[in-house]
Parts: sequence; structure tokens; C-alpha cells
Amino acid sequence: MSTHRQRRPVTQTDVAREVGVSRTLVSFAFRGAPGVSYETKQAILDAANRLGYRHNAVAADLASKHRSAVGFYLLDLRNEVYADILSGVRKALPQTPNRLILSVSRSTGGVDPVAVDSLLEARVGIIIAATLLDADGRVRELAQIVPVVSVTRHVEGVDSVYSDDRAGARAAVEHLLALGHTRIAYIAGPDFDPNTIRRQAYEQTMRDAGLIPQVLRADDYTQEAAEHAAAELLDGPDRPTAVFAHNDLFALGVREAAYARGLTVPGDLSLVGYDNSKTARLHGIDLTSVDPHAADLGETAGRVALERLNDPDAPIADNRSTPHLIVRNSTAPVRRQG
Amino acid sequence: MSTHRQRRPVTQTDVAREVGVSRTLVSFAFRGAPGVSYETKQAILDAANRLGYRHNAVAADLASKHRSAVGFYLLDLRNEVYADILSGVRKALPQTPNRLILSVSRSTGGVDPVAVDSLLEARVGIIIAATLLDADGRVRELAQIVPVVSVTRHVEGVDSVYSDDRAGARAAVEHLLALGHTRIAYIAGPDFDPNTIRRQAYEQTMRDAGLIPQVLRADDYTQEAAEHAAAELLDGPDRPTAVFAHNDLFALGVREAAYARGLTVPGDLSLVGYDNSKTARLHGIDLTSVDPHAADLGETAGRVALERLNDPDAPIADNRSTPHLIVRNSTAPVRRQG
DNA sequence: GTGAAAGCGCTAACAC
DNA sequence: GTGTTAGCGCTTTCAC
Repeated sequence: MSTHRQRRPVTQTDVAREVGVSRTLVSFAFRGAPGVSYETKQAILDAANRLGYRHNAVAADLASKHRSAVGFYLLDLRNEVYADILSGVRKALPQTPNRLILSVSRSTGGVDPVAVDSLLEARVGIIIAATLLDADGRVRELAQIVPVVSVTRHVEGVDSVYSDDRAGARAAVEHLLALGHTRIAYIAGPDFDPNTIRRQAYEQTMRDAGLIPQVLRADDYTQEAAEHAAAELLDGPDRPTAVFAHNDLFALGVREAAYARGLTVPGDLSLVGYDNSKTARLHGIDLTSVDPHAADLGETAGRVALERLNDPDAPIADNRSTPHLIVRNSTAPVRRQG
Repeated sequence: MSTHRQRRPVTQTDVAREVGVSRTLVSFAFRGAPGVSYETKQAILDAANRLGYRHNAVAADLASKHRSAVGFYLLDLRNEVYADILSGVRKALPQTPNRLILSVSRSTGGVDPVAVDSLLEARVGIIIAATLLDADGRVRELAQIVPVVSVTRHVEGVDSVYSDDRAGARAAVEHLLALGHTRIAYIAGPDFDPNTIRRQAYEQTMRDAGLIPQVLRADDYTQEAAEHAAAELLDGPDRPTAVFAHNDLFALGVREAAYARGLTVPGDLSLVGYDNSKTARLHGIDLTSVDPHAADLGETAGRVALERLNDPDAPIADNRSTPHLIVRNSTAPVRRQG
């Protein structure tokens, strides 16, 4: 039976004794700090290896005033875009010493304080937050306690890495307008979603074109919620000829609702998403979508976090990038009324 | 400028002083340990709140011999199935005190020791490993150092939560056989992939039917690698009429390769995946797939981890569940030879 | 119910 | 280059 047995863990003291040096030296050796001769260092590393010693990052963090753990907060793992962001973050951060502590929002309704609290109790040095649902003021309050890097959303006074949602949404709507659509609906997130830039840009662009915006809310961040919202839309009078969705997940929900009613995309309904997820690129899905380059956002956020960790006094990062509309086969010229 | 300022953190000592009790009592109060009167406890919690005290899980873990952090190791975040497993794990674990430390394999070629090391340095109490690429023996070695829960794969002598891959693969192949297919190829993972059960079951089932197995390897765990492997297959002589892929990701790669050649699924090629991912369920994808109920596996793994944390001497868990073949529209009866 | 004292494994002055 | 001495913030006997 090879169950794990609780042995007394090997410590720096053990290694020091084995080599015949002081504990300090062992500590220095493991952090690559200067002041250890090459031979001594080798001897220490050897002995450590022999004894099965492993550096204890937790004790190290406690002893130093330096917090090397990075907290990553995200809304929903099932949404591809967060996986993209997270893999970008991962790319930017060395696994040691910057271990990643994950916190996934629980509540589907609004803010989840427990998720953030768990990160604070874990004493992370910084929180990378992908779509915090709190109002800007509350994010700033959190940032008083521990540095925060807001990803996908700009929060004044807080390090932010995001894409220009206004430009992205405008491009999406203008694309539909250019195809001759006039009845273009928008599927928005729940009403507690503080990220209203896309919706506002949609509304503005519609009004600028002399058209009436039509907004429907998905009451949760799921494909199913979007499907419900779309059902209402598609069964109602004056069905739109095009739908712009807050994200690809929602767009896929709309798509399912459409096909469930025998409507085809883009034949009966043009559809634009946001995220340019892998799914959007599949043959047969071919979803026209705005690409905010999520993985890049994550990578940049990781770098910003590293910098903030090294210099609390660095100027606040405000990193806005440009999204790109990727036109595929889910959008087509509006059909003449029969 | 609301940058984070380094204040001296509030400690239990501060709270104790504020209330006029000993530090011990504060510690007890925060862990709900017995021996604190109701009034005292309230006073402590109040004061803590007032002072902005927050429990330090890291220091607590160091002081106690109890490790409450859970390490989660996974191969690739971009594969939906790991997001499913992870959300299951999340469901089973309370966020406090069981913070989740994430470790994503870096190397695309085989085992990534750094990923596991970072978990050990973070002093996690247990590692939930979703698809460790090491040989069984090495997983057992790791389990000597820290308890391991292997998810999706059975490792003798180590807590394992998995689905019956043999049965799943057999069901997939038999489904294709029943449709009249005889030239059925299999897209396997890279050759360092220790999980060969599906492939073996495929080969066995083929042989039992008097047919010759044809295995192709994707040289990485990506859709693109599968696409390459499939390209070879589809451009070669004696093109198969059906393909069974190691997972949905691979199946989607095969699908792309097929459409890139003007072949349709299931018209020219029947296709079966494994994972029953959300993508498989989309209209227009409609991928026949074996469902190992990944989220459930994750949830069970989380529970097993909790139990192991509480009782190192509990018998080793061997939790095998039954997968289900979900037949959709990517498989059809074989076409008569022109 | 409550408190004192030791110690978890490590880092960080500072002196040698 | 090397060792000594204090802690980091908390838990945990054990005695009161």
C-alpha cells in the first residue's frame, strides 16, 4: 500500500547540517542570492537533492514581505474566452515562484465576495481579475487592499488591460448596416453587468444610422440564457434580420434558438458574436465575430502583474488594444421582403 | 492615485488587544474551535471586522500540520474537457480553506516536471491531476510525496476517478460497425501518452470483427495536430469511411481536414469523438461522441480529495463510472461503393 | 474559559 | 564568505 505517509519534512536546517554550513547559506543558495561560492552552492544543491529537500514557497512568502502568489479571478470557466485569457496569463508568469491561485465566481447573480475573499486569505500579492462584476468604485476599494489588474475592462485608477469594446461593437454593427440590415437586435448580459460599453456603442451606432436599437438581456452568462432571450426575440413580431450578441457564447445560444425554429444562419438571420472563439472558427459555425485577442490580453495582464509586483509605485497601466472584426459566413446581405 | 500602499497588516494580536483577550482566543474564534464563549466570539469577530483583519490562510497552514491547499494539474486549458473537470472540482471544494492552486503543463512534449514541482513548492495538501502524462510508476512516486487523485485515468495504488474508457471506445466502434463501416481509422494521442486504453479497445474491437485497425497519431494535444494526422489519412489511398478520434478536440480537427477537402460529415466520412463537449452538441456540428461525464468526474475527484485530506489512511479510492455514447448526426450508414 | 510559550520553515538584517 | 539573531502570523500543547 503506497499511501502517503506523513514524514517529517526535510528543511533547510537538515541540508545545512548535512553540508556543514549555516542555514542562511542554504537559503541564499536556493534563491540564487549572491554571497555563496560556487562549490558551496553545488554542495548544497547536491545535498538537498540527496535528502529530498524542496523549497517551501509558503514559508518563504511568510518570512519575506514579498508575496509571490498571483490570484486569478474569473467569472466562468465554461466560457472559452476565460480559458484563452488564463492561458495567456500562464504564458507570462513563471510557475515558480509565481504560483497561480484560482478563484471562480460562484454566484450566478452578481458579485461573489467569497471568491475574492478566498484570494485575500491566500495572501496573493496581486489579483488578476477577468471580468469582475463589481462597480468601478468597488474594484478600486479592493485595489486598496491588494493590487488588481483588471482584464477586459477598464477601471480608472486600477491597472487595466482591455480591448476597445466601443470600436469593436461599432465595427460589428456597421458591418451589419453595410449588408443592408435595419432591424438589428442586441443580446446583452444580465443587468448587473457593469460592462455596458458594447451595448452603448451598439445603441449609438444604431441611432446614428437613424435606427431604433432593440436590446434583450440574457439573465445569466450562459448559452442557455441567451437562447431564452433569443427565443423571445425570434417568436415575437417584427423579427430582426440580424443579431449582434455580447459574446460568442451568447451568439451560439441565438444560433441554437434560430435553428430550433427552422431559421437558418445567415439565410434568415445574420449573426455577429464577440471573442472570436475557437468554436466560431469551425466549419459549419463560421461565426462572424469581433476578436479582442483574449490570449494576448491575458499575456499582457500577466506582464503588468509582474511589473506591479516588482514596483508598487509604477504608474498605473492603461493598456487598450484594438479588436478586429472577423467576417465569416454567419452574416449576409439582408433579404428582400417577400 | 489609489495605488496599493503597503500598510502593516492587521494581525490576530491586534484583534486580541482590541478586545482585551489573548491571541489564542482569537485564533480559536476564527476557526470555530470550541472553548470560546458566544459573547467573546462576537466581540472578536466585531473587532476583527472593525480593524479590517483577515485570516491568513498561508500562515495558518504553516503553523498547523494541516495543508488545506489543493493543487490542480492539467494538461491544456484550451481543451474544453479540462474546463469541465475543473468546474466540477470547484463545485466540490469550498473556496476557503481549500484554495485551488493551478498548474498547467508547459511542455507540449511529454511530462512537465516544473509544473508538478511548483505545486510541491506551494505545499499543497493534495494534487488533483487531470491527465498526468507520466507512467504509472512515476505517478505512484509522486503520490509518496503528496497524495494524488488521478482524474480520467486509473493508476493502481493511487486514488483514481475515471470513466470506463474501454467500454466507451468499444461502444463507439461498435456503433460504426453496426452502420456497416469496415474501414475505420483511429486518431490517437502522441506516443508519450500513457492513456492507451481507448486505442487498445478500438484495436481489439476491430480485430474481434475481423477487421484491420488503422491508427494515426496526432503529435500534440491540439486540434491542429489532429488535423495534420487526418490530412495524411484522407489524402492517402483507401480512405477510411469512418474515423474514431481519441477526443472531441481531435474529432474537430478531423472534421476540419475533411471539409477542407470537400468531404462532408457524415456523407463521406462518419466521425465519432470522445468527451461530449459543448461544441459537439452545436447544431451543424452534431458530433456523435462518448460522454465520460467530465464535470461529474471532477466533482467526484474533489470529494475524494477532501476525504483523503481528512484521512490519509482511508482505503484508496477506485471510482470507475460508465460513459455513454451519444449518437448525433456525424455518423451514418456506410455508402455503397460507387 | 483563558493565557503563556514554543515552534512551523523560512528570510533578512547585521556582525564576524 | 559565513554565522547569529530576530521575526513573519499563526496554531497548539499544556497549565491555570
